[in-house]
Amino acid sequence: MFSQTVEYALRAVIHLAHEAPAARTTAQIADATRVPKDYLSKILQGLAKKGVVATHRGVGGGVSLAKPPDQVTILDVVNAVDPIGRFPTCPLGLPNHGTNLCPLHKRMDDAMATVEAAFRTTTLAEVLADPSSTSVPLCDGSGSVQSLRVKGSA
Amino acid sequence: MFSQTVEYALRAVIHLAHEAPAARTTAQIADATRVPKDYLSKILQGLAKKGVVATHRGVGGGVSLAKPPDQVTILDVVNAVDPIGRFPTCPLGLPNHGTNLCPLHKRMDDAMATVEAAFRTTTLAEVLADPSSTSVPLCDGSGSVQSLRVKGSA
DNA sequence: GTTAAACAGGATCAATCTATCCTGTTTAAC
DNA sequence: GTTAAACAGGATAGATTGATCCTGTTTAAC
Repeated sequence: MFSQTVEYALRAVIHLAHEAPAARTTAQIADATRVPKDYLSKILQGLAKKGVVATHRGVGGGVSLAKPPDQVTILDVVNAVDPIGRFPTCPLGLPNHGTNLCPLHKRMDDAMATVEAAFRTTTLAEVLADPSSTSVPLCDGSGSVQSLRVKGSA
Repeated sequence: MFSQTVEYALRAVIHLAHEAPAARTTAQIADATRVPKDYLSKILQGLAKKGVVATHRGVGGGVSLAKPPDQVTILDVVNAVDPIGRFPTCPLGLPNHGTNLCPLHKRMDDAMATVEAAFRTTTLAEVLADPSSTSVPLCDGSGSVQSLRVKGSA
């Protein structure tokens, strides 16, 4: 349901939020979050352009959150890399429609709106402060982990 | 957020629900729902294998809903073509985890669960009976429509 | 049983997404 | 100002998705 890019972006910013306000190099983030380094680099570039993260070039540089973790929402991150596509109008493109959606697309739009709302009201700080986990937000922080992919698992 | 295939599949079954229990040819469905005919054919094959629709070959054949519209949910259709991927486990694949999800993936999974629940409790019959629209569920039924695509609209 | 309607499915193709590689530019440290 | 760390970004490749084409098989009608 969410793209791999969204997954990677969220892991990265959560990690950065955990380290905030310090900067980390792309390599460090990639290692900590198990995201392919060069691909992560592109994602971070995108996040930087949207103002979610700040990048610092040169020796001692790296990437840091652009704002404090309690001022960045999950939605900020998701929309920066792969916007939740609401239906501004019926995708069938009817000429005789205004802003009305048919019953089907109304329900799909409602579902997306619900997700959007949940993500809008959740900041990175809240994720970090979640008491349900004893460890850091990316499930770990400890040792070596075998990479494992979950794709469209039924 | 939803794939093009899901969008097409939903349009098709809603159309079939509207015509139920009659069968319609793939060409008729494609025309009514503005879905590429040959691609729709593949989607309907998949829906048939999952038991959502029934196909009838030969002259006078076509595709019909396998069950009454009030016994088919949106989720049935979505999961048949492009399952909503819940997180059975943390995608980072930690060895020291049981079924626990980290705070980040817990929230993503919750969002998907919400959508799943909404789709599970909505039948095709309910979509058809929606009073908010004066016309048939696919926004129309009338005349020629210029094709229009909405992709990841911000 | 011949014909034509209609689905089944293999093959192919373009577009997008994911991932990798390589070179250039910036910049702190010396 | 030379060096090395680190991001910027173009180019490319593989995988998946979306779309099209063509042939085969089924089946009702005659």
